[in-house]
Amino acid sequence: MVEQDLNHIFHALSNPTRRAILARLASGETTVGDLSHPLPLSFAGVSKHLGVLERANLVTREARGRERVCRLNPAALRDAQDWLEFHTRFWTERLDALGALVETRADDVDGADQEDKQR
Amino acid sequence: MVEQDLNHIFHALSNPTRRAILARLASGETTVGDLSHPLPLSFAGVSKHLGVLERANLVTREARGRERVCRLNPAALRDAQDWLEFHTRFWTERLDALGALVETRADDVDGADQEDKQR
DNA sequence: ACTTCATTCAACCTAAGGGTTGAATGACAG
DNA sequence: CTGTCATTCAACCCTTAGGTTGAATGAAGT
Repeated sequence: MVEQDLNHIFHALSNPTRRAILARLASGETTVGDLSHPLPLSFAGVSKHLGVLERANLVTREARGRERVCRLNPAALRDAQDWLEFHTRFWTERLDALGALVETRADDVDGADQEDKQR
Repeated sequence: MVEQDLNHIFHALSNPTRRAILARLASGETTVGDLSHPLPLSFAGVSKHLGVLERANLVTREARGRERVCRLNPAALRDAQDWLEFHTRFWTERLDALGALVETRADDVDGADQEDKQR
C-alpha cells in the first residue's frame, strides 16, 4: 500500500454522499440504480461517485446483464484504519508523555520560560 | 461530532503534504517556519495547509511572539478512527457472514442463480 | 523610530470536484 | 431487429483545492 492509495481512500471518504453509499452497501450489494433512488442526485452523478469509490478500491462494480452490481471491499478501509490507528496511538502516547512531564514539573514551570526544552 | 466534521477531517487527511505535516507534528510542536523548511512549498502554501488542518481541528496554532506554534490535536483523529472502526467491523462481520453462508452452500449453488436471496 | 523576521492576507492561476444534461452503449423483451 | 432499460461517456458549468506571488501585519532587535 502506497501514499497514493491513502490519498484516494481519504478523499473518497471525505464526501457525505459517498459515505452514505458505503453505508448502504454495508447492508448488502446493490445495483447503481437502486443506489441512486434515495439520493438527491442524477444517475450519472451517482455513477461518478462510484468511480471515486472504485478508484479508492473501496467498492467494486461488476456487470450482471445490463445492470452493474456494486460491492464493498473492506480491504482498503482497513488500510485507512491502519494509518489512523498507528497515528492516534503514536500521538496519544506522545501527548500523554508530555502531559505527565508537565505534571511532574508543575511546580517549577509556573512561569513562562519553559519553551526551550521543547525544541 | 457531525457529518461536516468528518468531511473536513477526511479531506484534511487526503493530502500527502498534510499527512507529512501531521507526522512531523507528532514528534513535537513546531513553528510554521520550521514546518515549511523541508517542504517543497512556499511559506504561504504551508500556511494554507495548516488552515485546512485547523479547520478539521487536527491542529491548533497559537501565537508565541512573532511566531506561531503548531500542535496536534488527537481528538479529531479519534473521530475519524471511530467512524472507520465502526464501519470496518460492521463490514467485515457482514462479509464474513456472507462468506460462511456461501461456504456452507458451496455444493448446491454451483450455478449462477443465487442472487435472489441477496436482495 | 526603523528594520527585520515570521506569518498571514489578497489576488490570481490552473486543475480537480461535484453536479447537470443529452447522446452513446449494450443487454434484454417483444 | 426494434424499442426499452441500466448505465456510462462527453461536454459543460460553477466552486473548491492547491499553488504561486507580493503586499500587509505585527512582534523583536538595534
